[in-house]
Amino acid sequence: MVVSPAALVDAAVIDPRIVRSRAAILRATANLLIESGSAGVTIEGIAERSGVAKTTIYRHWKSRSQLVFDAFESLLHPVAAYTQTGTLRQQLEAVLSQLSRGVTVSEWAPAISALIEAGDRDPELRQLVHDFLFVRMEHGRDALRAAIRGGELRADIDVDVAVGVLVGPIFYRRLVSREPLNDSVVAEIVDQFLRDSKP
Amino acid sequence: MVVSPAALVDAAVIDPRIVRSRAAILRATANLLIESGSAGVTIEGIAERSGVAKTTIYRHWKSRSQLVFDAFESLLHPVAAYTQTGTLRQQLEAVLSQLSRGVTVSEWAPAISALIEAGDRDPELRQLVHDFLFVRMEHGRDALRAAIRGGELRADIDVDVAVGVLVGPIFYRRLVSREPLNDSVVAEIVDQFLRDSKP
DNA sequence: CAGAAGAGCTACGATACCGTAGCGTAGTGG
DNA sequence: CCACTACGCTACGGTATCGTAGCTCTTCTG
Repeated sequence: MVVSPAALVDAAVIDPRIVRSRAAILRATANLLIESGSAGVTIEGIAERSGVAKTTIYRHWKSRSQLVFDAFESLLHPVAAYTQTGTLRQQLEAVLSQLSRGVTVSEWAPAISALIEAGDRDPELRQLVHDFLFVRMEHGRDALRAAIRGGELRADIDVDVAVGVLVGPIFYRRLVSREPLNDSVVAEIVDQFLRDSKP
Repeated sequence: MVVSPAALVDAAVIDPRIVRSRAAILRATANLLIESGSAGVTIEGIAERSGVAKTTIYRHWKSRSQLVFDAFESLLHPVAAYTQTGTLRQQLEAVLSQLSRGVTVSEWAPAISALIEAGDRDPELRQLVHDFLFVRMEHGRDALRAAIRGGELRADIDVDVAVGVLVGPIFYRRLVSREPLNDSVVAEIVDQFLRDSKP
């Protein structure tokens, strides 16, 4: 059942059938999430889509919400490695540009609104989303803090507000106004931010 | 059935029973939307909640999505009247402050994520949300344009990006980071924007 | 290669909704 | 006061999904 503690310690010992099933189930769930949102995910739909029997799904997950959670996680997990080099402007533009691509053309981009909506109701999912974003934002926050220390930015800037000013417009365009989201918009956002925030 | 063209012209002629039923249905639908999101709305749920028979609901709306649409609309419709006076800073702070209250403590605040998620899938709803927001943003846009003409802001500002920079952080905090959203944050956002954007 | 364990398959009973029909009741407006 | 109309109620047949049970078949593992 599920995964024994011993198996967690020695991963090589996991029955490959389990690995296959879990992977197929998660993949199918993620695809359904992307296509139909959180509400469109049904166990029977996953079974059909994945080719895995419904009973097998229940063998591995005891609740639908746990499965949805894990599927979200599998969708989000691959964290891109940032290389933090260049000027502050370059770093910010790189982060924001990557973010805009993430929310528009990435594999999980279609699931963003479902993710946010689900997070609004499910505290567990909320935490997941929060952690996911927090990790990514941390790079940007670091860059800002370093810039403040280095005198590139005014010292009285609230880093959290600054992050909001930088990434907020990205999410706003993706979720609310649905205006195009390209590198020139990103440049304008960074521009506006930097012009202001010098000491 | 529904509402005859004649009745639209002479509103006094509408059978009060119809008015009552429609109001009760819309109210119940809106409440369900707020509580359970778009997917949580079922005809039978509405019937139970409103005290209106299921058959009556079908008499007035031919599809569930139309009803959801109308319910959203009824929820959003009351447009607050802005009084555009004071300095640019005061106007911006007033608009953003009202927006932050709108997305956090208003009656429809709990439905925002559902609204956005539904809009991601249903083009009709997308248009509704877009129009709704566009109308409200128009005040802010006007204020910005006037300020540019009046020389209070740099002339090379992209008004749409500027709107994003101003309201983006609000939505970001509400939907993504879930950080607190109060007037001091609003002030900081406006501050940052204005300090930069002077000619 | 033999025992163990995972997976597939079918078939359930149980819910929850759907959308419609038929019929009696009650509120409305001339 | 009477004809009209909206409404409520009950009862459907139909679909989708749930979560479980029992059994067989396949695939690992040692």
